[in-house]
Amino acid sequence: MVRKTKEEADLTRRQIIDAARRVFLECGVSHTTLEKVAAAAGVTRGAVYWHFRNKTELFFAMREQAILPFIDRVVFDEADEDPLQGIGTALQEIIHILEDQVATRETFEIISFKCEYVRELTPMMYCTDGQLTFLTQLTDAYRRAARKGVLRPGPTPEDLAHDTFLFVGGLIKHWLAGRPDERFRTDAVALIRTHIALRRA
Amino acid sequence: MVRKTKEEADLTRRQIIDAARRVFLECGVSHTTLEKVAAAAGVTRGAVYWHFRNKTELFFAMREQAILPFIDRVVFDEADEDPLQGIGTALQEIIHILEDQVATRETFEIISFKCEYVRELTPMMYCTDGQLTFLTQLTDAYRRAARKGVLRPGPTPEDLAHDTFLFVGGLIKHWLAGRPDERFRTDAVALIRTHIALRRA
DNA sequence: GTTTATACATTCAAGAATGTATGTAAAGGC
DNA sequence: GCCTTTACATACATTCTTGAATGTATAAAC
Repeated sequence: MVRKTKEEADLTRRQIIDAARRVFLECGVSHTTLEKVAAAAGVTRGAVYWHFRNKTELFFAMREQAILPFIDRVVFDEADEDPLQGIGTALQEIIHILEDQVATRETFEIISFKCEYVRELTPMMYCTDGQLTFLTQLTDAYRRAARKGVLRPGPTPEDLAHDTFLFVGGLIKHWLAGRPDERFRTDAVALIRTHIALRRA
Repeated sequence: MVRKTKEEADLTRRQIIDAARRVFLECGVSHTTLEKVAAAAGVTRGAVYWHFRNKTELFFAMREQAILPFIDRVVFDEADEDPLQGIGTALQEIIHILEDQVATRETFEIISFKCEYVRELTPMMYCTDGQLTFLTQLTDAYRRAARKGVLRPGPTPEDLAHDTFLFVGGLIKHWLAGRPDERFRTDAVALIRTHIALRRA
């Protein structure tokens, strides 16, 4: 076998991750064989085992890549003129990411529907750090909105943040599921607008 | 082997389903072997194959049992004095079912976190008929609430129903996940109350 | 009272899937 | 120009898992 350069090896690694995503999506993580992944990537199992210790490590590598877009695209601007509008924009941005980042969308579909949370994956079943951070940022944004007086009286910023957090969880799930009830995908923008409007004074 | 009576055979069948639920929960559906199920039920694989054609059929049998409590416990009274309150009560009842029907809760945990939606299970990934029915009932209840004038102006009953539907989806998921962020379980009642209060005029 | 169908247990053959061990040829350091 | 390491491919041994085939004793039907 021809030994590859570092750059070529890195390309191989990415191709394996891409192939894994395709196979995970079609077969589910459990029924995905490293043989299938290797075949889909155009390499042998030897290559897969060279880059990743096992299927779990490959899974986490795929997952890490998919989270990246959220880190710099879903932001809450502290200096926002209208924090409530800012929350709406952040939620819309989540949907936009799912729309135009194919790899991220597919990975989320795998995480949501094609993966069993047992043994070493059990911790992923709970709120991940990223989700808890999101909840914190939501709460802070609602607090700013409360201080600006744009919220309808009654519920606390914490209450509102939790309600929005659960809404987003449900929205992502149903957006990903898509067919046969496509309305959650086509109407996502309107649903978010309504959700935000309910909070305004 | 001693041939069992019909009643004994039916008991065996239920014991197999109970055992399956335990094993599914611990190992995930994919990594559940009919051998493991048989051992947990105190029978051999022969018994399992007698009652169920394969693992999928066993899975559906388990699922069917778990849905039953919802059919007669989650209801929307059309003659309700305060339909908005009625919606709140229905949502609370969902949580109550999860709290006191162990088998149902465990089955929902399996469906949500210990199962991969591929091949013959793919349809289950989408909104099930039961969920769509629930959405319809929600919408009708909100329409009644609108007619009674108890809703805050702005969003349509359809908008509100969708928002609530997504909220419930997120709530159930996070309620089931539980640890390490238990708040969604302990505060479920309050979260529902807030959610409903946001809608009142 | 005989027959038949039931409710399982046991055994078997065959096919995955995994991890590891080994082979190998070229890249890259000195 | 040699040596070591890299980046894989190939081969192997082992361990599940499954479905089906077969065995069997009794309950139930007549």
